[in-house]
Amino acid sequence: MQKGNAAYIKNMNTKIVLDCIIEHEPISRAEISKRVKISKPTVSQLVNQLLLDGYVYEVGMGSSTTTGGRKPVQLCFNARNAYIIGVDIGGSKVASGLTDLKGNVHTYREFPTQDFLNKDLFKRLKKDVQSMLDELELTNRDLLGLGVGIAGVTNVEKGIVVEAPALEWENFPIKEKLEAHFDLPIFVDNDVNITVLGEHWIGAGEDKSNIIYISIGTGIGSGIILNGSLYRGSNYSAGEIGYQVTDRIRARDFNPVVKGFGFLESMAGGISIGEQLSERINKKVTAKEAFELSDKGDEDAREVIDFAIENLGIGISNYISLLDPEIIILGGGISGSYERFKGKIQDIIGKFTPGKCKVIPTSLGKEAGVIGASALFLKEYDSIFKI
Amino acid sequence: MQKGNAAYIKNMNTKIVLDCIIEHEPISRAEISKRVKISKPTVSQLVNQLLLDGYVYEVGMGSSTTTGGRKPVQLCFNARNAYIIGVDIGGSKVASGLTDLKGNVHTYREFPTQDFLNKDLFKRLKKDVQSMLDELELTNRDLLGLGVGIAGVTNVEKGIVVEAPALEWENFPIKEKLEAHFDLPIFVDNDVNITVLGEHWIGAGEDKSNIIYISIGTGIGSGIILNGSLYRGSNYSAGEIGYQVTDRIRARDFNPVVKGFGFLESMAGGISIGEQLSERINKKVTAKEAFELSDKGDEDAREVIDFAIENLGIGISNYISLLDPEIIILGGGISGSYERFKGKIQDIIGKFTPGKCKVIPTSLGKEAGVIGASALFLKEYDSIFKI
DNA sequence: AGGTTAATAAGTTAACTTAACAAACTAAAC
DNA sequence: GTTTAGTTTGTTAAGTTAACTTATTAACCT
Repeated sequence: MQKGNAAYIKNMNTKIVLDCIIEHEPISRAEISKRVKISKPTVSQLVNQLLLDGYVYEVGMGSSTTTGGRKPVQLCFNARNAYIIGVDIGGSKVASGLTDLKGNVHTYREFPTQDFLNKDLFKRLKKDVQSMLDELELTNRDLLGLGVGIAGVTNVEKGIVVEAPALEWENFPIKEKLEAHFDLPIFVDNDVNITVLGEHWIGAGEDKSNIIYISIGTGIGSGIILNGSLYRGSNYSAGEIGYQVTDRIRARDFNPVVKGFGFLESMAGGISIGEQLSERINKKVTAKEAFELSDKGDEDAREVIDFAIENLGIGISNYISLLDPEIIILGGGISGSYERFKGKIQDIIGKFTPGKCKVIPTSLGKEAGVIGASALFLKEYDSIFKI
Repeated sequence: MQKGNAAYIKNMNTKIVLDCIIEHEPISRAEISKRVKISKPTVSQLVNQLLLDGYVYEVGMGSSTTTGGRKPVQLCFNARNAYIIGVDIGGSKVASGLTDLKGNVHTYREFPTQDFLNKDLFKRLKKDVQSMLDELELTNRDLLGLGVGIAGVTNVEKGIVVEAPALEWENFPIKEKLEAHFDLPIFVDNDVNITVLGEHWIGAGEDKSNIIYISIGTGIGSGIILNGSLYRGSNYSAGEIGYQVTDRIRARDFNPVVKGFGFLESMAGGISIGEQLSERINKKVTAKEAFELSDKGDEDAREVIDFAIENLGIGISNYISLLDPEIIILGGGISGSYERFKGKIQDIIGKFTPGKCKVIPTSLGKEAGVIGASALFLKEYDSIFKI
C-alpha cells in the first residue's frame, strides 16, 4: 500500500482537477471546486500549476447567469502539451505513431516486421520515430515516453517477451533493447492488452469498465479490462480464449493445427479455416479466400465457416457467462465481415448465457495498436496526467 | 476518484501501520517505521491512537541485539477488539456466526431455511444472534456490523436480491429487511462471492491475488478474485460457470435439467448426475447415491460420473485459459470426493491449457460461509481496520 | 435614458488546522 | 562508550474557512 504524505495528496488532487477539466472542458475554477468538492483556493492553486506546466489553458470568459455575478474564466485541456510514441510490433508489420494526450494519432509509420527481425529492427523503428518527429517539428523534449505492444506473452514488470512465436522471440529483453535506442520512459505489454486499453480510452469501451477485446486473426486471443483496469493474469497469459474447448468429443483426439495453438484456434482461427477448406477441396487456400468462396455460394467453404463460427460463438458465450462484461469488441481479420455472421453469434449467446451482452466489431482502424500503446504508456506512467 | 486531505492521509497511514502489525506481530514501533518507511514520530503517534482504540496492545519487551541498545516494546494486534456477525443464507440452512477480526469463528448457529422462508426468517436469525452474543458475553457495542451471503444474484449497491430461486426471492430488498432488525452497518453479496472472499482472507487463497472458487452442488457456480479484489461482473452475474458450453453437439438440442439451469450444470451438477443415473437404472437416485454406487463398481454410475467429470474438467480448463488464476478452489458437495477424480481433471487441464494452475478442494469447513460473510463486511466497511 | 445600488458569482488573500518529518533529545540496554 | 528505542520540538507542506476584491446583472431612482 502506498504511504500518504503531503506530496501524495497534492498529486492526487491535481489529477482529480485535471480529470475534471478533461471531462468537462471548458470549465471554470469555481465549477471545478463545486464538482470535485475541493475548496476554491486549492483548486486555484492547482490550476495555476497546470497552467504553468502547459496542461491547461485559459480560453476567454464564459457567460454569467441572469442573476448577476462575475464572469467565469474558462479552462481547457491542452492535449498537445506532450506526445507519446505508440508502437505495435506485430508478426507482419511494425506500426508506430505519435499521439497526443487525447489519443489523436498525429502521424503514423509502418514497416514489414520480417525484413528486419534479426537485423536492426530497433534501428529501423528509431528512423521512423525520427521522421515523425521531424514531420511534426517536435523534439525529444515534447515526448513523454514510449508505449509498446508485442504479439506475444510479455512480462511487463521485467520488460521481457516470454514467448512470441510470430517474432521468433523467447525470453527476449525487449525493454532493455528499446532503452538502448530511446532515452525515454518505456512500457511494454502484449498486443491484445494494449488494444483493449485503446478501446477503453477512445474506442467502443470508452464509458465502460468491463470490456473484452477478442482478436480473431491467424490465431485467437483476447484482452480483458475488469473493474476499469487491465487484467493480465498470474502469468501474463489471461485471455487465452484460443485455448477454450467447445467440443468435448472433438477434444478427445485433438491435435493443434499449428504447434502451440489451442483448441478453439484450431477450430475457428484463420489458419484453421484455410487448412480445413484446403483439405476438403484439395487445393491450398487461405481463410480470406474461404470467405470469398463462401460468399460466392461454395458449399464446402460455407460449411467450414459455419463450423468455425459455431465454435467461436460458443467460446464467446462461455466468456460472457464467466465474466459478465458490458461489451465484447471483435477485432482482427474477421471483424470486417462481422455483419455476415452476427446473427449466428447472437443466437448462440442468447441461447447459452444468462444475461445478455453487446458484441460489436472494433471501430478503431489500423491505428488501434498505436493508440493502445499510448494508452498503456499513460496508464503506467506515473505523472500528473494519467488516463 | 477520492479527494485527498489530511484526514485521508492519516487514515491511510493508520491502515498501513495496522496491516504491518497484523502481518509481523509482535513488532516494535522502530521496526514498523523501517518497514513501512514512515517516520518514527508518525508511527508512534499512529500506534498511540491504535492503542487507545484497543486495536493494538503492548506485550513486554523484545530482546536487544548483541550490539547493545534499548529493548523494543513489542506490539500485537488485538483481533478480539471487535466482532462481526457473518450470515450465510443458503437454500437448505441459514448459518450464522460471530467472528473476530482475524476470521476466527467464536460461536456458530444454524437453522433450516425452508421452515422460516415466508415467516419470520429474520426474527429467527435475530434470536440466533442474540443467543451468540449472550454466550460470548458481548453487547451490540462489541459488534462492527453484519455481513450476509445469499444463494442468489445480489445487487450489492442497492442491497437487493435480484433473483434467488432456492429462496423463492425476486427483487427482494434484503438489506432493508435486515436493517429493520439490526441496528448495524450491513453488507450483502452472493454466496459464492463471500466464500471466495473468505478463502482469500484465511483459506487456501490467503497469499494469492487471482483466485477462483467453484462450488459444485445441486448447481454449479463460482466466485472470482482478480488483482486482489472481488470481481462481480456488470450485472452481478460474473462466474456463471454453470452456463458454460463444453459440448457443441449436445448443446444443439440442449434443455436445462432444471428451469434456469445452464449447460454445464445440466451435464455435471448434482441434480443432473442424479437424474441421469435415475433415468438409466429406472430408479430415483440422488447424486450422493450415484457416487456411492460408482464406488461399489456400478458401471452405469461410473459412466454418468465420468461424463460429468469430463464436462466439469473442460469447464475448469476453459476458466483457467481465460483467467490464468493462481489457484482454483473447489467447494460444495463434491469437494469431499475430489481425490477420486482429481487425476481426470488434472489430465484435462494439462492437455488443454497453456500454463498450469493448482486445483484444490476447500479447507474451510461448514463455517466457510460465515467467515466469508465477515470478510465481505470488513472489505466493504470503511474503517481503520480493513482486510 | 442614465446613473446608482443591491445582489450575486468568480476568484484571491490571509489566518488557521492537520499531519508528516527531521533533528535533537532522553531512556535503556550491552 | 556505543547502540538502539522511542519522544520532544520545531518546521514544512498541503488543504480549509472566512473574509475580501473584482466583475457582472437587475432593479430602482431621478
